[in-house]
Amino acid sequence: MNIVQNNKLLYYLKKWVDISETEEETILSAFKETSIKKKKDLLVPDDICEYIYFITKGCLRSYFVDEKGVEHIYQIRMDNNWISDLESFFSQRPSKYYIEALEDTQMLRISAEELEQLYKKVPNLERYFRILFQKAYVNALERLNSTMWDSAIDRYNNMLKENPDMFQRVPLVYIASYLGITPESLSRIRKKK
Amino acid sequence: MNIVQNNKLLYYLKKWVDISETEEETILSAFKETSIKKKKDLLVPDDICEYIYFITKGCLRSYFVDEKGVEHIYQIRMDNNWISDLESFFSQRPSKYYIEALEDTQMLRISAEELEQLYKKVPNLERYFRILFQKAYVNALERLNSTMWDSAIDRYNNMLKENPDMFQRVPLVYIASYLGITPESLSRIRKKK
DNA sequence: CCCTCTTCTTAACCTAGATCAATTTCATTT
DNA sequence: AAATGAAATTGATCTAGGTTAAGAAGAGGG
Repeated sequence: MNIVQNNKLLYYLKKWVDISETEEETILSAFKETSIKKKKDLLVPDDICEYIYFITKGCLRSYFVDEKGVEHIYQIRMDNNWISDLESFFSQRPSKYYIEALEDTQMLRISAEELEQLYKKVPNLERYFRILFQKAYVNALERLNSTMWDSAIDRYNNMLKENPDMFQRVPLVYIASYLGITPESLSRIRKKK
Repeated sequence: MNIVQNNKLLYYLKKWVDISETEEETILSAFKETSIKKKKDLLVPDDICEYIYFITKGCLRSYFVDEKGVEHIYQIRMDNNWISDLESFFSQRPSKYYIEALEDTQMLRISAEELEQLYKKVPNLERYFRILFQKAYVNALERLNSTMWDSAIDRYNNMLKENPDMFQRVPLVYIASYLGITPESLSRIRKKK
């Protein structure tokens, strides 16, 4: 297994919980390296999302397609973040979403069952995920509030401040959708500055 | 401690994780019963949210006030749900939010520090919260997608289906804010049906 | 290095829901 | 039962952002 990829996962785990040397081994051996080429799908609707992925390098988007065939992006994730369809992953029921690579991407993956095993061997990993989901939940509520009550301009400026790197790596069409607006509106917002 | 209140908390815990009889004792003795009168604040901005609360009976709303002095409700919680400002609770930093009782409300509360102690004594409780936050996160993303891409009418109908009881107990002004619209708009939506 | 496809921009027009202002209904206190 | 204040409705008007349509600018594959 690639040493650089390992280090990243453990580095982020150890930011939040204590992990012993033997546990490090156990964790690393439970994850499996995978990669996906740009424009390929990691998940498509009606499939069960079998894995949760830690992105070591690359970029992916999660989206769904409405009745009119329009894509709606609700997540864009880059290096050192987790991605999955948690609803499908934990319920083991068919997903509603796509997950697609926006760049050639390398990941570490683990299945739901393997993760359950790993929780037993490394209880602090469950603590890690408790903290991770807790923070993810707080962030999602923040984003909800911002979507409901801030103008598109404010949300754009905020994103520019919080995620400047995204603008370097992700086409504006996708960023627009993520912000909940049309590419035309985003273009007008950017022009005004 | 009131036996009815106890049972509810344990009932919901045991839906998701195994709890032994001795652990039940430990959990119950860690929580403290409190109550709050209608229209009183459980939390105000700049205070640290000291507790996480399990509502055994009653109803509360969480909201913030913007620069123009307008209230924006992002959470309405009733019987058998948790409420807190998780951001403040876990960081122990000042909150941005209000939590106010919409009815006379009874709760079981625990402080951040007590909860940490309890995690050590009852590891499965951390598992419970891992599952709770995971589900809360998935729900928040669903709500985000709905807010971004569904019409106000669709969101109203959906809420009517998912939370009919809320309409019995919560004034429409608050429901409007929770849906991300004005009371005037909600009134017009309801008229059309 | 050209060709095709994707991304981005611009302009004219449209609409869902906001804002403002007034009135009615309901609930709580005295 | 009256008085007061909060909640809900209604109508007129306004606006942020959507829709439609077209063209310009990039960029990756043959």
